[in-house]
Amino acid sequence: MPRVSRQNLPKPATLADIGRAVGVSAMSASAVLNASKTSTRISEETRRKILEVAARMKYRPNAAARALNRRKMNTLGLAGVVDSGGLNAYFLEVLNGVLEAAGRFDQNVTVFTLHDWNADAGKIADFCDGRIDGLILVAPVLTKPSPDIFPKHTPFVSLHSNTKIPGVVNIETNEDLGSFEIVRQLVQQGHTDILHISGTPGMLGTKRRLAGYKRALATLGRRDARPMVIEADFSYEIASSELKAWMQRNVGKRMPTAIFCANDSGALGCMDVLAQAGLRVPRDVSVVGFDDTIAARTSMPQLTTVQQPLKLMGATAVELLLHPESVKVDRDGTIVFPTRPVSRASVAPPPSERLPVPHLP
Amino acid sequence: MPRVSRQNLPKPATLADIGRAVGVSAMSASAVLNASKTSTRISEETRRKILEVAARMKYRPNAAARALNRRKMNTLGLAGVVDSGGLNAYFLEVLNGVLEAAGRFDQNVTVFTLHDWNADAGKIADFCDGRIDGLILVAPVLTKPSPDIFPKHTPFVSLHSNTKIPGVVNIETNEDLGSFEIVRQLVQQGHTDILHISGTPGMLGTKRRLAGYKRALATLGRRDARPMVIEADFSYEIASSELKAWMQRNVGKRMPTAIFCANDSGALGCMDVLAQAGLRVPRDVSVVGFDDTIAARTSMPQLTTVQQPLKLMGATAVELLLHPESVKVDRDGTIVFPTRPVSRASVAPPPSERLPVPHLP
DNA sequence: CTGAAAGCGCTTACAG
DNA sequence: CTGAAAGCGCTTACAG
Repeated sequence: MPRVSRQNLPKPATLADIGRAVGVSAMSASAVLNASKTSTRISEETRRKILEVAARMKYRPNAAARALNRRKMNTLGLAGVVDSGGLNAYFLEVLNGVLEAAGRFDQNVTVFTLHDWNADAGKIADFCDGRIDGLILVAPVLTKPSPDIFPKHTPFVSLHSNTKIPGVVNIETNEDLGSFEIVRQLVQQGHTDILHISGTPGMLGTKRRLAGYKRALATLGRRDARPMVIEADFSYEIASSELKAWMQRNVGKRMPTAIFCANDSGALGCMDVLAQAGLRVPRDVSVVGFDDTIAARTSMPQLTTVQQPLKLMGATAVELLLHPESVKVDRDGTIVFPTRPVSRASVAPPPSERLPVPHLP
Repeated sequence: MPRVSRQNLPKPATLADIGRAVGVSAMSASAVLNASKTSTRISEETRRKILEVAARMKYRPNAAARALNRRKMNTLGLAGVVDSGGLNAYFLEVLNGVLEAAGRFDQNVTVFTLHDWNADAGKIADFCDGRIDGLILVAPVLTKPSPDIFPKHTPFVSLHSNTKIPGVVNIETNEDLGSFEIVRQLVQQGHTDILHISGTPGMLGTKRRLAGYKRALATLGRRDARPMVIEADFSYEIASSELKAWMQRNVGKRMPTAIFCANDSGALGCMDVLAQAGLRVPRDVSVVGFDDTIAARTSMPQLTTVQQPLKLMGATAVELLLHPESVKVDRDGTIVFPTRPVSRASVAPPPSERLPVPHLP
């Protein structure tokens, strides 16, 4: 384990150094510099001198020493998995919320990465060795979350956890309802053949988004409104390749009038395939995503999607770790945030004539 | 400054606890558990017992105590500015490179945010209180980088620094050349009227990208190829509003055949305006960005742009902090990475007939 | 008003 | 083969 080389780096000043320079004890320096109650009992004179010398020596209390003494690092951990591309836009949103809230409470944030929740579950306990005061798990997928994984001495919160982790509050969203509402909008605009490109099989989010879609069709759709689902995995690549394959298998049959994708990336992948097929969005086919990542706002056309308050969720996770009493948690140990349909330019009424599935180049 | 409440949290086991349980000293436990040289001199019997008890008690060496003793946190800092939206995609790319490399060396990464480099410069020193072993400054804009800001006891590296910081290696890219090359491609495809939407005034990147653009036109363009520059600020919003305003002022005049934007976000903003104006990209107007963020790959059409190896740059910053001797630094204290033009779908030869600037709705 | 002592949990010499 | 001591830099009682 290599280290930052500090051979030639000068040592920072300590309380003892300051005490020595002023001709006073380290504790007096500590009292003054911490503005602790004790410091009022220190003469104005020494007080001034200590402050002055500390400033001159650029004194800063050593974080490790302080942490050891106070048993508190003033640091929160944020753990997520990296795929091939690293942490994604979803994580970035959460991170931004976490940083904002942590900053308000003067807490640092350290980011931990795992490659696979189940395989690397053991690492979680490793992080809880005093370097953080609490850990936020971002979208953990723990098949069998044994309590052994979670040291008792560190508080945890999860965001969008895939399974209930005993003793850990989970912050999630009403994905089912968001999905229902966005599909309802499609139905109300006259869409009848709404294709769903689903997320990674087995994931809770996949199930919930699918459930909302099915419920909307069952409740609101016309008699013949049957769910049509293509299984994908939340990625741009698979969404586009699966849609492409589906279209190739169904050339000449009825083209869906709208596609509801389980997330934004997938929706963008679909838009790419539709463009290749010479279909215009939204005029020929409407496309809807889920998540409202930045990409949804910068795509052409801008994407109609379902927003999840990811920043707020990240900030709430921080509050839950720092001030558990100030956050209302549901009886079942979850906090559920609302989702919000966001209408942009990728949805229009269905074309008056049903189009056939075109050939792809 | 509120703290994580740990009233009811059990205390983790210490070396003393293990020693006590085994009936041996804390140092023996330390020796065994660190597999230090000394541990060979410990009997197989005690060794086994210590290991067993440590496992049972789920012992992990306390990070703060270790850091205090070793004067090393095994943590690197990454500091960047947040705009209204928080950290952006550029930062995320860098973060991913940093995390990857830090992971290889068993180092943690803590993320620090500033709102303004100059106003918050004092915070930099605050971060150097032992909680990190080195700090990476992401795109710092320090007008007058006083050495006081940078404590001597912490090593620094900067990425894309806007000004030379004395004693701090800066990792940058050949933006000028990247800009030159991408504009050369446009010229070689026959583009004559190439508009440049520039970045934030005063920024080094803005100047370099502008310089490459001008150089390409001067060197390769036809006689009448005059630079046309609209000042913007690297944001989607301003790029689009400025282009819109420019077009409104120039309705009926010659429309540029290509737009070279100082970054991807701006290019996406331009594509939005062009679509509103009924112009097709790339058939009517070609659009080029800079950075190759994720958005460049998910836009419609996908964006031709200039790639910077941001992840590699982040990873290099880590190596520079941990193994300065292993990284080659130029004489002037910089490391310059190459940029790479990436051809996608947003560029085509210019239309055969020059188009007029259309009315905008 | 100020200082000596003890302790946070670990490690590194140094004894035996 | 194993332990007692000292120290990393800070803070919190406790004395005076």
